[in-house]
This record gives sequence, structure tokens and C-alpha cells, in this order.
Amino acid sequence: MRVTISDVARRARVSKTTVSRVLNTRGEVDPATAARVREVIDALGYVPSSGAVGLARGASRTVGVLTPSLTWPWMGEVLQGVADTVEAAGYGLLLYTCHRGADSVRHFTDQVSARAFDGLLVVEPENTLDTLTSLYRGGLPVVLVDDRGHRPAFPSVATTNRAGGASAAAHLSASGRSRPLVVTGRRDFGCVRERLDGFREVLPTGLVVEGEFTEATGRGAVERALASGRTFDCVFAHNDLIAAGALRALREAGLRVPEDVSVVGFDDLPMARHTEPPLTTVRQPMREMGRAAARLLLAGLDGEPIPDEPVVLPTELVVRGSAPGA
Amino acid sequence: MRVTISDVARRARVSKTTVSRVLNTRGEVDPATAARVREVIDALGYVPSSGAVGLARGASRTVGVLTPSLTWPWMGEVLQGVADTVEAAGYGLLLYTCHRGADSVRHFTDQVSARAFDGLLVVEPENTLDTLTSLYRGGLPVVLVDDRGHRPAFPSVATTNRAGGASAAAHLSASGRSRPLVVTGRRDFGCVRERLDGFREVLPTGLVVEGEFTEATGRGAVERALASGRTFDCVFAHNDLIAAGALRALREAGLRVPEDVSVVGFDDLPMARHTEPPLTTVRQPMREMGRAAARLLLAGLDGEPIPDEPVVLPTELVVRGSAPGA
DNA sequence: CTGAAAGCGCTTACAG
DNA sequence: CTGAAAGCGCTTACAG
Repeated sequence: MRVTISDVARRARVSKTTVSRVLNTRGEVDPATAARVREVIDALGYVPSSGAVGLARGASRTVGVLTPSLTWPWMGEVLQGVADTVEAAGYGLLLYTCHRGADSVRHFTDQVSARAFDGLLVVEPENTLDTLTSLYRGGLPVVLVDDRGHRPAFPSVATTNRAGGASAAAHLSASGRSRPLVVTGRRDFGCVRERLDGFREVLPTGLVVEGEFTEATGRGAVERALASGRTFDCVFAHNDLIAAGALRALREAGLRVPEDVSVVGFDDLPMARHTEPPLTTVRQPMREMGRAAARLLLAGLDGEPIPDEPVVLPTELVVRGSAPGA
Repeated sequence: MRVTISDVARRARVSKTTVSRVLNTRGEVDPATAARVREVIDALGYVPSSGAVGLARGASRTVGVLTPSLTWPWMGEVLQGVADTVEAAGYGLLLYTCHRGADSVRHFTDQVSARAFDGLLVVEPENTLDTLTSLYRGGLPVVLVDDRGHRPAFPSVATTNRAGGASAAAHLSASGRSRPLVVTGRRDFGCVRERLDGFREVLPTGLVVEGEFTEATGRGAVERALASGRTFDCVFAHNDLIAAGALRALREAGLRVPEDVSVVGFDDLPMARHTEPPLTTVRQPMREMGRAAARLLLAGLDGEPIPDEPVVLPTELVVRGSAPGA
């Protein structure tokens, strides 16, 4: 049925050892023999069983990816960056979700114990940071894609939240705005504090409202600010969903964007192009972060040391209609 | 280092065979022995090596998922449905992308030959349908999540495109619209023909423009229709991106939605809630399609026969501001 | 009910 | 440069 190394060995009239050697391109094989073996391999369409190789070598050439959810707006970007890098290196990619709660987590940790993968990439796993830390301490290579400012006790890839906040403020300031309404996500996220600090460094005045990373937060914050008579000439939303809610509330209040109030978001989700007007926003390089994390992990699996400080990638201000340039 | 079945056997003072038996809950073990073995397993935190089990059993309890891209707007929904189902069944999920072209495809087919997974789930793989068909004929269980109306020569999960088109027409008609502008994707997609047929069954008149599934197509189609003086009182866009483009072009032309022209899309992407006004659209149950496909495949791996005709899931009209009810 | 042995398909010292 | 043999960690007839 299945073509095995024995079939190849028999047909090429060499030992399995020799076949294995040409497979793994160890030098010590006679060129003629090697050529003959390679011919047989092609003729038979032989591909080594990944399971058997893994068992014999004690490594599966597979990377695990753990995420809380696959439906978050930017998750596809991260995963694509990871997948491109991992595949190009010839590794497999095992995907795990914490989506079904405790049951998912058990399934995942069992797979860790089962040695299903050699290293782990984690994207924002919420409440599992402790578990992950102990897995890392136990010897499992782990890298976190960290858009929340968790700063874990193991290698991670982050972005310049502080500079991103500052760039939003600088842009608004340059276009003559000076009374911002800042709508943040939860303050216990490191990224929220960083974005806020960066923003205030440039534009220290204005109103700050804390909420969730949701459209409802953006809408509610703007409605309440307007109702209470607070005046503001721009909104800095800590993500694009908040910004979308703000846009809607402004429109419903009869205010024009950007003439009366300009709006800047954070993330640059695909939907940022489709709001009315299109959203000026601080882009997080999610795909690049996925790529960088994968490269870090693969390097670690190759024996290179993984840096302990986070690898930090730059944000970029994307200017669209909701807050045009000066 | 690693706890193996031998460690458990030794400590429980039984043979590996017996340990294996309690692991796989074959009945023929003395209850007392079984209990003792289970205690040792817990005490040692033993989990069987998935690689070794796979090699011995000739099956990896892993499912492959092949997709062209992870960044398509509805891909996360499909994958989440797949992941939930696959994980709950205790299977692993290996993810492959055709994203890097021929190189990706080679990586993928090698993994097939390497027996890295027991069955394959495919999401819209564009040009690989022939390859997949021959893999299926060669004995690999394959199920396709088919939102494009490919109708492959192997099991698949589809949606009611025709009924979806009809429901859009019925909704528009009931709210008094009778002169539609229909903007479709490429006619060589089965889903496009089906959606169009369903729509015209109810609303046979109007203008039909073919294009791509992009915002630019929607925008251009509306601009051109307006420029040429064609009159229409509603737009049926074959997906939500086209609809978003149509909304923008209508707004820029000074037309009000839905007062002057109402708009219906297809898909119900997350962005459909964020357009201005929010988009009435025909929802495709992508997560349910992912779940159904996974269930089908897992049943097949369990030895149950997989039905050859596509499993068809219903669409649902989601009414929002761009085309309110009558 | 239980165990010794062979086998799954590879890799890797070891010896020549 | 090459091969016989042991081993990776399991499962599964087979025998008792």
C-alpha cells in the first residue's frame, strides 16, 4: 500500500540506513549511490512518514498555535503571518482554540503532554498566562503575540503602543485640534496605558473615558459626553470598533466628521476602510507580528537563543477621511 | 525525562499491554488492576505520545484544513466552526494555506503523502479542485466547504444561494421596490448563477451588472448606472463588499439610502453592521457550515459513509437600515 | 484477565 | 562509504 523506506531500500539495493542518509543529506554517501536512491524515491513518490520521523527523532517539526478565538477581526492577519513563515520553514501548524473554555484548555494541555508539537505560538490567551509561563519554564519553547501589553515572563512580540498614541495626538494637533475626547479600553491592559501615555505626552488636555474595546463603548462615550455638554473637537478611540461607535453617535447627533469633530482609531481593521467617512487610524502590523513571532520560535527550535525582551514592531498612522491631514 | 507507558507499567507492576488496555478502555481488564493503573497514570501525569500512538495505529487523529487565505472576512467563522467540532472530538487540527502559491501546494501535498492527517477539510481552494479530487479518489477522506457553488466530485457543505437570492427579491418587492440594479460576482461561480436565478424568479426585471466580489465593483457599477441615466430603486449586491461600494457611490451621488435607493447585500460580514446605514443582507451561516463539514468528515473517519450530495444549509435574511421592512 | 513479542516507519550510534 | 541492530513509544494479534 503505502511506500516505506524499506521499499525504497529494496528497490535501490541499499540499506534503510543509506536511504535515510540521502534523505537527510548527510554527506557520507557515494554520489552514485545517492543518485540511484534519489531516482527510486522519485519513481516511487516516496515521502517519509512524518509520524515515524517524529518518533525516531523526538521532534515533530510542528508548531502549535493557541488562540482564544478565530473570529477576532485581526486574527486572520496574525495567523496568515504565522502560517506563511511556518510553512516556508517546512513545519506543520497545529491550531488550538480556548474557545470552548475549560474543555478546550484540557484538550490543549493534553496535546502538550503528548508532545504533539515542538514549540508554541500564543495569541492573546487571556487567562492562561500562568499556565503558559509554567510550560515555558518546563522547557517548552513559547512565543506570545502580545497586542495587549501583557509583557509575559517569556519571549514575545509587541508593538509601539506609546508611539502610536503619540502619533495620533501629533496628527490631530497638527490639524488644529486641541480638545480631545479619548475613549480607551480597560486600563488593566498594558497597551491602554501605553497608548494613553503617548497621546497625553503630546496632547495633555481633554477628557478620558474608560470602557471596553467595543462599538457600544464608543457610541455610549460620545453620547454621554455630548449630553453632559462637554465640548471636544476630536476623538481618539483606542481601537477601531470604539471609533466606529463614535462615528455613529456623532452622526446621529448631527455633527459632521471631520468638519466638527475628527476621529482617529487604532488597529486598522478591514472595516476601517468602510466606515463613513473612512477611518484615520493607527495601524498595528498584525501580520508582521505573526511573522516575527514565528521566526523567533523557529530560531529557538533551531537552537538559537530567543531574546527575553519583547521584539517591538512599529505602528503606522494611516490617514483617511475621518481625520485628514492639516 | 518524559513519562512513557513503560514507566506506568513498571510502577503499576503490570505489562505495557495492560496499561494500553486501560488507556483504550477495552473491557477485558480486572477492575482492581485497572484502578491501580489509573492511579499511577494520574500520579505520573502520563499522557500517551500522540506520535507513537499514531504510528502504531496507522492513524493520527488529526484533521487537515486547507484554505487559500486566512484573511478573508468570513474565514475566521468557518475555522471557528471547524475547530470547535474537531477539538471536541479530541482530534488535532493541522492548518495549511495555499497562500504562497506553488510552494505552499507542494508543502501541502507532501504532508498528505507523509500521512500527517487522517482526513481533509477544504475551504474554497480555487485551482486545486482537481488535485483534491484525485486525493479523494486515492482514498483520502475529503469534505469541501463550498460557498462558491463548485459542486465538487466529493462530499461538500453548501448553502441555499438560490433561496437567498429569492429572499432578497421578496424583501425588496414587499417594500415596494421594483426596479433593481443587480451587481454580481463572476458568472462562472455557481453561487452567482444561483443567487441571480433565485432573485429573478421573484423580480424578473431590472439591470444586471457582472463584476468581481469587491468594493470597487459595487462602486463602479452604481456610478456607471447613474451616469448612463438608468433608473433603479434598489440594489442587490452579490456580497457585502459590493454592497459597501454601492452605498458609498450612492452617497457620493447625493442619493439617500434607503429613501431613494435601498440596498441588500450577501454574506453578513461583521462590517455589515458598521456601514452607513447598516446593511440588510442575506446571511450565509459560515460557522455552521464549518461545523457541518467537520462533523461529516469525523463521521467518515469513524467509518460511517459520507453522503455524496452536498449538505445544504439555509441562508437567512438579516434586515437592517439599508433596506428596512415594508 | 494478562503478558511476551512483533510490528508501525523511521533514525542513529556502532562497527567495519 | 555502508549496513545490522537497537531504539523511539505505542498497539495488537497470539498464547496462556
